[in-house]
Amino acid sequence: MNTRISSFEQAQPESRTLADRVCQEIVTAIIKGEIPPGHKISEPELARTYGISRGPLREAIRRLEGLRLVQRIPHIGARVVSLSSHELIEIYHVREAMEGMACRLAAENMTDEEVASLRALLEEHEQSLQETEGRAYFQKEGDLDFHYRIVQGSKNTKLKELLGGELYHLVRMYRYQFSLSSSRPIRALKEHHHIVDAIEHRDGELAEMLMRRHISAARKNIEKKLKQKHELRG
Amino acid sequence: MNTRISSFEQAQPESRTLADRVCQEIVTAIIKGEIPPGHKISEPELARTYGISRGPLREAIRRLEGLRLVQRIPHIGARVVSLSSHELIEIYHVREAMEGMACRLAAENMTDEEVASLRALLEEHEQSLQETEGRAYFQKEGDLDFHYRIVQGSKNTKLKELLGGELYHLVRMYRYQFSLSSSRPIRALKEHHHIVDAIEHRDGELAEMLMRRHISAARKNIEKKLKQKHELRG
DNA sequence: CGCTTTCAGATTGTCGACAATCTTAGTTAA
DNA sequence: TTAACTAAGATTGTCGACAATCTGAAAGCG
Repeated sequence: MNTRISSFEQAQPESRTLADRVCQEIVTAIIKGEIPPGHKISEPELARTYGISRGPLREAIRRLEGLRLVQRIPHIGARVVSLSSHELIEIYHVREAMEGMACRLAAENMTDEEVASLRALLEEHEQSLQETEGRAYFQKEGDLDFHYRIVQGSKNTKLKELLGGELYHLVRMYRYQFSLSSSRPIRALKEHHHIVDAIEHRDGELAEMLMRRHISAARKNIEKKLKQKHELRG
Repeated sequence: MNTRISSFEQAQPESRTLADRVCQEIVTAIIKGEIPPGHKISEPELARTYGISRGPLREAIRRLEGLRLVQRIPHIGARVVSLSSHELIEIYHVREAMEGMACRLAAENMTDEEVASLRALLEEHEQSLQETEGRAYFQKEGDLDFHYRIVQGSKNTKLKELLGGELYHLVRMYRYQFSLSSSRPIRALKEHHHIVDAIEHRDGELAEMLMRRHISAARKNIEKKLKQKHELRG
């Protein structure tokens, strides 16, 4: 089993405050679907569950609200967001614009070491893909890890905040919820390699175009799957 | 005096909770510079100032953190963010990509009524520009109001959240901080009109291009001014 | 004289209790 | 039978107090 730490669960040994730690735990629980979408978040219940008081818990919920993972209505309570397929497509449109830009910047600003490390990540993916026949690692967080690194490589603080902060959490959540993760891992991995090629050649324009196409293709793939699912029901 | 309500101070008659109300007040105070950038936010002090307990205040601060208006460090406290000119430029780069996209979507999705209302807004600006010789209204919130409406017109939920939620607050703050608001109001207004023209013709591609150019021009203008300011000192 | 250590003061983190509000089940009247 | 009203229960919002942690200045040592 590959025990590499995903870029998302930032390896902070232990968050310094209860609220932070519990917030992390709830984020994970929501993303993995342990707290299902639309579910009411009860403060007393969660407080008992995590063995803390309502004070820190409320702060954690406020943070979840900031991450757009829950919606809060005064005097009524908080609910886990439930992504409509429409919103999911919207997210991919936004990603297309923003990550396209991030990729262009990454081609200009990443250090040679970072590019090499990125290539190494892809080789890891490749191996994991062969070993598990494209089921386990890559489909879950690996793909997003790649995109995450590109965004970090852009060196644009705001871009990193916006994409890394809230959009990616939502994408991660959807992957568990709809459980239709990238069903084209080999194709996607090839596209990843081409993107790194462009970055290596410091060709920002090409890198941006390839990334936009890559995300666009992923979106179309999702739209197709959603349509299939819908037809299956109707 | 024009008493039209800016799109930003959403006309909620009265926020339902103390935390929400105080949060709004602090946002305004930060944006207007009454609490200067880098200033330490003392919980007991602010609690006394607004006449509330520390509980709601802490929740308000958490929300400010979500809006990226303050940075918090555990056990140390919260500080108002201070935008470096570098970060300001970064924001404009992000806006270029995101608002360009928003503008294209707006051309496709705005209703005829919304477009007409947008044009009316510009005529209001024009009048205000003539009356005050381009000092008061337009320079402050008017410009952002225009952009805000375009973003809303995109009908893309995530885009609205990202741009309206945190980026615009930062831009508003910077306008007060650097106090070098758009010094090219006549030019900018003309560009606004051209953008609305493209939207009226439902020409998304052109609308996107014009918006990108518009923001790019604004950025270059800022860069020039920052350089002047820097030379003046050094 | 400069550096580290220590200790008081202040600040942030956490908790339990009370007040305000919402939900819901039951009752009553048309 | 259906609809609206009422009241009990639960939940959220707010508060003040205590514990954990940090800050800054004074004291001690090299």
